Amino acid sequence: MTQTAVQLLSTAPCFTMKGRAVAMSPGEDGLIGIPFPEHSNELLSRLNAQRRTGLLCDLTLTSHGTRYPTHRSVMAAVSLYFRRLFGAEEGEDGGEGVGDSCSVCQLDCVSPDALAALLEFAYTATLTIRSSGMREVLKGAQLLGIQCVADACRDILGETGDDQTDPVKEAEPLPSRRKQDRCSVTRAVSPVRLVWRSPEDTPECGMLPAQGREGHPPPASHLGRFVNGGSHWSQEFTPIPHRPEDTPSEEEESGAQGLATPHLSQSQGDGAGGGAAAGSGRKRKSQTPQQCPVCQKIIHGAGKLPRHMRTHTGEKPFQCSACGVRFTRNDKLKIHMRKHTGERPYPCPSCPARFLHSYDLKNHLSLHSGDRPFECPLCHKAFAREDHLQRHRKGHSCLELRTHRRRRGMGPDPNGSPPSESFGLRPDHLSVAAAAQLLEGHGVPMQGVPLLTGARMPFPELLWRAVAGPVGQALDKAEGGSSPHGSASVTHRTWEEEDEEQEAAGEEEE
DNA sequence: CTGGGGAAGGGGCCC
DNA sequence: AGGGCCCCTTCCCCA
Repeated sequence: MTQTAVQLLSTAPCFTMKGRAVAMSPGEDGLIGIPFPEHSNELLSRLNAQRRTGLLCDLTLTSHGTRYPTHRSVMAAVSLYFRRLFGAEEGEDGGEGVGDSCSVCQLDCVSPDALAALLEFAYTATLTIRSSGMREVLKGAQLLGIQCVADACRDILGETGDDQTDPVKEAEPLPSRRKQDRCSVTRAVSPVRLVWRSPEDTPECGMLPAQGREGHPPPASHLGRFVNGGSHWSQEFTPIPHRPEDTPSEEEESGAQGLATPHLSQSQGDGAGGGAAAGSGRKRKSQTPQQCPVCQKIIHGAGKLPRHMRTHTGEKPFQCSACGVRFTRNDKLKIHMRKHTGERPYPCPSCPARFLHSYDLKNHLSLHSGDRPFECPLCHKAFAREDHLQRHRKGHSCLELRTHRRRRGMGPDPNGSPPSESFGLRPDHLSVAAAAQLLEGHGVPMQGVPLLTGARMPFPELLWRAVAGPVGQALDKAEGGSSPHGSASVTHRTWEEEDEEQEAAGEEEE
C-alpha cells in the first residue's frame, strides 16, 4: 500500500496507477482527485494504536470499574448514542451536547467484555467475541446504537430486527461484483424478532429522539433499550445485501461459529458442534468452517478466520525488519524476507535458476519443457500460464466472442445463424472453454483431452456463430476461473449430458 | 499483446 | 482449536 502511494507520488499525474483510479475533472482546471483507499484503514490502525497507548484519548469509558480510554470522535463516529451525547449528530451544531465537559462515561449497563469488544470493533472494524458473549455484545451494541454490530449479532443469534424500520439496510450500497462473488453467503435472517422499539415506544430512552434532539442525553447509566436509528455505517460499510437465493437453508444455533454453509457438499454439518456430515465422498475436513461476521464468507480451516478478518481491517501486524513493509500474514512476510536474505529455495533442476516461490519454479519448468498446456479454444494460441490464457481471452477478439454469446433460453440467434447442431451445440451453448471449465469444476478431468484444433473443427464458423450472442454476468462468472483445456469431445456432448453438467456446475457454483 | 514477477487471499496438512 | 507452512488461483503491474 505504501508502495502504491510512493509510486503514485513519484509518477503522478496518471489516470490509473496500480489499480488506483485517478479522477480528473476536465471542466475544473487542475482539479485532480487521487483516491487513497488504504487511508481509512491506516487511519483506523493509527487511532487504535493511540487508544492502546492512551495517546490523545479524551474520553474514558468505564464498566464496573474497568476503564477504557478512547477517543470522543471515534465513539461519536461509530455510536449513535455518543454522537448524540456529544451533539455530533448531523445537522446539529454541536453546541448543546455534553461536549468537552464529559471525559468519563460510565457504562455499567454494558458488561466490560462486551464494551471491550465493541471498542475493539470501533477501532478495527472487527468484532471478536466468544459465542457465549454474543448476547451481551448485542445488548451493548443496541444500547450504544452500533447498528451493524447489532445486526451481525442478531443474525448470528438467529434473531432479527424490524427490517421495515431499518434505514441502514435500505441504504446499504451493493458491494462490488467481485465482492459479491466472494461473499457467497448473505446474512441469514431468522423469523424470530427481537424487541426493536421505535423511538416513541421507548420513553426511557430520552436521548434518542427520532426527529431532532430533545435535549441532553441522560446519563449513560440510564440508557434504556436502544432504538434502531444508527445509520452511520450505511456509507462506510458495505455489508452483504440480502439475496434470498443465497440465504442458507438453515442456520445453526451455535453462535458465531458453525453457521450453515452453502458448500453443502463439502462442509455441511461441520459446525462448531462437530455434527457429522454424511454422504460426502471427499475426505472430511477436520477444521471447522467459520463465517466471517463482516462479509459472511465461510472460511474453512481452524484458525483461519483471524487471518481472513485482517483483509477487512487492513491490519498488517507483520512488519519486515529490513525494509519496514508490512504484511497481513506471517507466511507472506517470511516469503518477503527471502528477498532480503537472497534465499531462493526452489532451484531449477535443469539450469542454475532459483526461485522464491514454488509456483515460479513451476512456471519456469514449463519454459524448459516448452509446455504450453493452456490453449485458447478459439484462436488456439497456447500459453504456459493459465492466468495468461484468461487474460488473453478477456483481452482480444475472444472477448468479443464471449460477450456476444447468447445465454441459455434467449432464443434463436438474431442473425439467423443455425444453432450449430452439427457440433452438438445448442443456441444457448456455453463456449468450449466454459464447458470445459464447468466440467472440470464438476470434477470431470480435462487433462489429456485433445485440444480443439482447426483440423478437429471442420466448421469453425458454426462454432463461432453458435457461441455468438449476448452474455450476462453469470456466464462471465462461470468463465472467470477458466480451465484451458477446451475439447472437441466437449462440443460433441449430447444435450442431455450438457444439461446434467450445467446443472451440476450450477450447484458447484453455488 | 505477451512474458514474467509478485501480491493477496483461500484451503489443506501438520504439529 | 489455533497457528505455521505450503500450495494454489487470481489479479495486477511492468517491461
